[in-house]
Amino acid sequence: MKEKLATPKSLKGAMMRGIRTTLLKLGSATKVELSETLGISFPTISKFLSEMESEGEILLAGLDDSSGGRRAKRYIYNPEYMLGLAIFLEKTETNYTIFNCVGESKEDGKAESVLMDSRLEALTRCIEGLLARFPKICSIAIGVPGSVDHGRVFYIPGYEQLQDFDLKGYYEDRFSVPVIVENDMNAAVLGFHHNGGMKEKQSLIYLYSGQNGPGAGIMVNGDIVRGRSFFSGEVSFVPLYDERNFREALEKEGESKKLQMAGEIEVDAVSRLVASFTAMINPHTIIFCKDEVEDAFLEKIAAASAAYIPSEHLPELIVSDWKKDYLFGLQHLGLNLMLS
Amino acid sequence: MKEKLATPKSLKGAMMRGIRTTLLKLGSATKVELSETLGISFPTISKFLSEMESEGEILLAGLDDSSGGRRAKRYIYNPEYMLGLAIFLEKTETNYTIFNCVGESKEDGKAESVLMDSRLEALTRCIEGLLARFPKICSIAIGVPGSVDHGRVFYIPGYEQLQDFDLKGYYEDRFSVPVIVENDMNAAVLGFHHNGGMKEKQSLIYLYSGQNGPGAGIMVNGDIVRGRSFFSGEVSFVPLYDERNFREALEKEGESKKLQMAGEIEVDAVSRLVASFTAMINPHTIIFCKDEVEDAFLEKIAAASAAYIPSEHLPELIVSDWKKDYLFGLQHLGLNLMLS
DNA sequence: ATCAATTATTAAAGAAGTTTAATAAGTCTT
DNA sequence: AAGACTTATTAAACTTCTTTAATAATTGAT
Repeated sequence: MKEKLATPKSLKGAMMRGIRTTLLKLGSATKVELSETLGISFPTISKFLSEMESEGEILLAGLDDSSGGRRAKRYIYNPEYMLGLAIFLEKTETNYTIFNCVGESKEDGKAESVLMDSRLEALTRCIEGLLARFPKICSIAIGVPGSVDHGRVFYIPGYEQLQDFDLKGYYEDRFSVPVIVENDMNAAVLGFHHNGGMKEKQSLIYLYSGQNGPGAGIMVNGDIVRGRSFFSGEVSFVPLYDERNFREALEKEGESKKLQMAGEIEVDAVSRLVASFTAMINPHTIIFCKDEVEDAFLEKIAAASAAYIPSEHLPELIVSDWKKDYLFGLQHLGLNLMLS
Repeated sequence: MKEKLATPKSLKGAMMRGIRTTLLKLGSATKVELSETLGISFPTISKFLSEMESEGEILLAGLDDSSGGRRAKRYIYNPEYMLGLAIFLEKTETNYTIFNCVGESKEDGKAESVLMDSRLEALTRCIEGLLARFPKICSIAIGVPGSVDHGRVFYIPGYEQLQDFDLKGYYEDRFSVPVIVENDMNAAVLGFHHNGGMKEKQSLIYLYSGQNGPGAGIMVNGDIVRGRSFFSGEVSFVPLYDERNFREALEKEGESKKLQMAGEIEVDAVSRLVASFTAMINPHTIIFCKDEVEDAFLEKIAAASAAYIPSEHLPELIVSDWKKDYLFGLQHLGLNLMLS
């Protein structure tokens, strides 16, 4: 029954967070700039800033050119003050990145797939080792190919050792570092959203054709859509034709499930899916994986879907680098955790 | 570039709002109860409460039974302190309700459809008259059968006098009362959501078959979905069959466009739509209009859609009173406006 | 009936951010 | 090079909410 109401106790944390994020967003700032963008009075900014400077969290970058009077001090956030760890677990391998607050990578690495391990020891030891070598790690973001509910891995076919396991709680207790766990496609759509210059509160669909058939990561109004039973984005099941759903339309007998996005059949199926999304949630953008489709394919889709929907309502179609977006999404989640 | 950060200046307003809403939600409360549910200290609650009591906004209901010590004073919100006006413009008529803070109707009324008027004078005079008779009206919520963007009527086929008109701005300037304008289906889905006991952040679809073909009001994670070009919910266009989209599947040659939801053709079309929604956004509930479908129809839909999607992921199917939900949604929007 | 125990309310002290005024540091002009 | 002007920073007074202590009202037991 607790209402979420801004109480002065929580103000300090909010202010620190505000200072951190605006300083990182702007790259550098003077006290006046911070005060104005945050709507907090100059003396308060001053107090927090000097405290954070003495902690080493903030650095003095130098003096501004004068605009007629005393030169203002310009501060930057110390990007090395905190580090984040992003790990993504895939079928065949496990990748990780150590990154600083401006998203620069400090170390990338690859390990045996921990999903093959029947227990979690491989992953645990991997994290343990990294934390020992980089004691400044202040957040861990883990991406998994399965459904996640508040840090608990909910449904992850093929990797039963993680099924119904509270990954977040387990590692937070173990390492005393905040942890966030997210589904791979959700992380990717988040990453794409926050990469492209912060056009707020968009609706996006990230389409992919994975090993287990096609799927989608869905964001509506800037929020990840998980659905009632974590089934959202399972577009395989959309009934597009009299006798076939999306997955059946793409599958050809005898061929591998890995799709080749090229032929007319695929074009029509995907354009119907695009039309369906448009008529239902009218997203801003639909994103395809760079390694799965060609630009020419997108043009065909755009033309074909216009047969179903007036073209002014159709989304922008874009190809993007899935792995980059995924990584960026995990970094973003980790950064959010760190800066709070 | 202004960040939204909790600053002490905005605290007073937030507290008043908190007191109002919890007092209305709980029906009545003591100072301690308010302090605990809001997380605000007792003396602060006390100060605001005595101020609001002297204004007449809050009433003393009496004393609690003693729990062993001094008896606590119990306060209630004065539901008559502020009134709200909800108007919904329909093709053939215009309905309005004056309601108080607990949602009780003070006066219901009906007028000629102002949409038939080539200008807005009929509506303006109607509001003017009501404001004169009920000076306590503190908010106006207007429902329109068209797309709305921040109070501006964006797309309203058939009523060109409202096309691209800033209804909210116009009446706020004219009457100095906060105004909110919302699309009819969006208001209905909002109303349904807030009626059923506040299970937070759900995803809902409100399906209807209006005069201009079927459509839907869509809520995802508790937010209304408007989409890139305000096209969301135009489910007519969903391509469900080889040769027909949803609307075409429902239309029979020579018959009126008003649907009869009964036959097998309709059952299959709607269950395909349900399946599509489930595979895309996996909503908690899909709501049908009570006067458009029978309970038996819902059972058929549930059975038929299970052919497309594993049934554990399917949404709950419900019939509801559209007009009630619509009205309740408008009231909710108006109340939100008043209590801030 | 009176006193101890319990609980609501009020009052005073403390903490934190804002506003306003004062001071320090630098620029530009003559 | 000195003084007037502009701007950043610091200091002090003020507002507001919280915490802690004190007081008032009520109940139950002796």
